[in-house]
Amino acid sequence: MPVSLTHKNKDFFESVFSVVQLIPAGRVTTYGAIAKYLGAARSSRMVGWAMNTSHRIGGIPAHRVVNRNGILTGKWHFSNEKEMARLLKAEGIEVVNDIIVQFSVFFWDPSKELKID
DNA sequence: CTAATGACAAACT
DNA sequence: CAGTTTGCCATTA
Repeated sequence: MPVSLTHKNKDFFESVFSVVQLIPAGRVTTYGAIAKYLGAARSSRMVGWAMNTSHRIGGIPAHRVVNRNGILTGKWHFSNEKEMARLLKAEGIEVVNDIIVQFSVFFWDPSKELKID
């Protein structure tokens, strides 16, 4: 097993992974947005925590998840610092000084796009 | 069980 | 307006 997520109750992480995987290419979202979508608006930190574990598992486009400022806060958790920005640029997202340009334009809110319906 | 930490966010100074 | 502090919740020590 990749990580000792928790003896039980890993749904939170799975949900986060699912949402992150649902992020369309060329779009980004925030930890708070994901947390809010999961109903844990105050657990934005846990989303980041989930990302930390997700990068070990792989298959999670964690580079599409940034903080509310559109800053690549988690760039240091990737292979190298430039990796995250590079991936975003590869998807057509402008990244300058580790910050996403026109973040509001690329922002993809799961609670708004996926909606709970 | 208590304390400290963390890829955040909102509030306060 | 920028920097600092508190809140939140789960994980680790």
